[in-house]
Amino acid sequence: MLRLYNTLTGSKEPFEPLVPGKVRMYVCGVTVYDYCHIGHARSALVFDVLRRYLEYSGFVVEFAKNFTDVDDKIIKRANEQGVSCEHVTTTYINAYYEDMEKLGVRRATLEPRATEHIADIVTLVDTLLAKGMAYRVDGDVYFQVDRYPVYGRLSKRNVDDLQAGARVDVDERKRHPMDFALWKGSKPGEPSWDSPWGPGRPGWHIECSAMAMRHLGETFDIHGGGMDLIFPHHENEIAQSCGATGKEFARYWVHNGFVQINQEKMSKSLGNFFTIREIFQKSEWPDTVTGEMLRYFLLTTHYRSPLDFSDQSLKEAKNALNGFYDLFERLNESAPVHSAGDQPMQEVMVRTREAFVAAMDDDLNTPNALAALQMLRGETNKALEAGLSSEVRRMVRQEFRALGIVLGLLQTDTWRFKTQRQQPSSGGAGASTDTLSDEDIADKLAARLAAKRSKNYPLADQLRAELASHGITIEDRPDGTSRWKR
RNA sequence: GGCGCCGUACCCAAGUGGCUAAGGGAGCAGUCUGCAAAACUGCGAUGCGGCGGUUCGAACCCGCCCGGCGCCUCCA
Repeated sequence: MLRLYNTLTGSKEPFEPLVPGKVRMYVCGVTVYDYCHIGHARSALVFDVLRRYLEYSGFVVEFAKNFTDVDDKIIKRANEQGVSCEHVTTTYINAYYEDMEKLGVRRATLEPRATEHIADIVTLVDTLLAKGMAYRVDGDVYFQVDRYPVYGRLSKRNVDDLQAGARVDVDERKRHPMDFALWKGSKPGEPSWDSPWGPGRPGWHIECSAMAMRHLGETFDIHGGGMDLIFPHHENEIAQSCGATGKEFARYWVHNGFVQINQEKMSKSLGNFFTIREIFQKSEWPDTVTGEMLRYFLLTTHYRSPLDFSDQSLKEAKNALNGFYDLFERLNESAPVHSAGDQPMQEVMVRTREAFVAAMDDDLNTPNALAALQMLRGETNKALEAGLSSEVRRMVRQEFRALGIVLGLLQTDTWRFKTQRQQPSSGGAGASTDTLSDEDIADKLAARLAAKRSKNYPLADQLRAELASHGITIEDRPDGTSRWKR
């Protein structure tokens, strides 16, 4: 059974959905005013894997991930560029889809946008006003924190600590410094919607409450997002949602750790962030390979730990992945009907699956899950030395595929990862600009095979060197023929 | 000031009270190979930031210290 670390209780808890067999999950998506960076990739990936694993475990998953498409930063960006807010949000929503597709992040089953839920938001704010948990100031509406006595239970803070530590200028109109905006009266030129309190737009937190309740109900199972959302965003969501309904909002709160650069948080203010598309552009590998490298890398660390991004770690992920694809290529080759290594593999596959499931059940321990796959790789290689039948080869490959899909890995068929990109856009002077076609390679391999048969090894080595200069590596099979990879 | 996290081999990274401290990457040696690649085998922390303490027993629990980081403000 899956155990998940719940931020609300501070411990790993057995996961049981409210409705048996069905999981309702809401994850805070992105504010669409800029391209996504690796931190966004990690968050998206973590919840993508959680969703995949829940489905693997037999649950039907209703997964909502929102787009925040009305916000100060969007307005600012639109003004800077002299375009409409719609233009900004459309641009970056499309970019988001492109980036996520390259990462193999599946789309959520529901992808609500704040601007499509203004009516729900207005209703929710109205409820809070009617219950005396919110108050109006000019055209704004604020949530009154001291009307929700357990405020701070998610982030383990108490209101007094927050007050003492507050470093921001406090809006004098608020009754309490921690009160937060549910509805903001709009200034001229800003997007606005009519409301009982005059034209305005929703505050940041209210949209998630309104959309989650609309699509998943007043109480649902899992609410996720980055660590930084614990306070104030999720804390405020809890206050306003529970305040309005009197019921629990989300039952399990799941938060992923940050991506860092040189031990420091990646952030725009430090200027040390990498966008997802930047990484794909700089990569010397095709998008499918780069996507899998990135995915593998992001899963080598447990989701709640900080993770340091670097070119080297990405390269290590690539090398680790090579071992799997080298193996798959060999599994693909024809073999006898019965072989000596067949028998032990059945048991190994069972053990692998048990280890994999145990790892994932333990709060999504993907590093251990990957270790299970590595164990299967090693055992398969050993069995291959003894000989494996075609049937068992097929079964083993299928096992890698079945477990790999939970992590979104090991689904590709080609060992050589298709065609190498000609030149990274970061382009060093020494980068090779020419690429050999598959036909050229086949010709040279044939010539080399002929040379080997006639024991003309100097020529054979010369042909190998030529291919090597184009980044092609050759592996000779025992029968004298060869396979190759880029 | 408040709340919280981290420090495990050359690098990355599991493990959080009890078999020989997972796994990957890199490295070295060997087997195989015309050479290579891949694979396989072996080597690699008597020790888990430091010092105390609890315990029959601690990387794991407690205390102090050192070092690094996060949140408290928009932020995945």
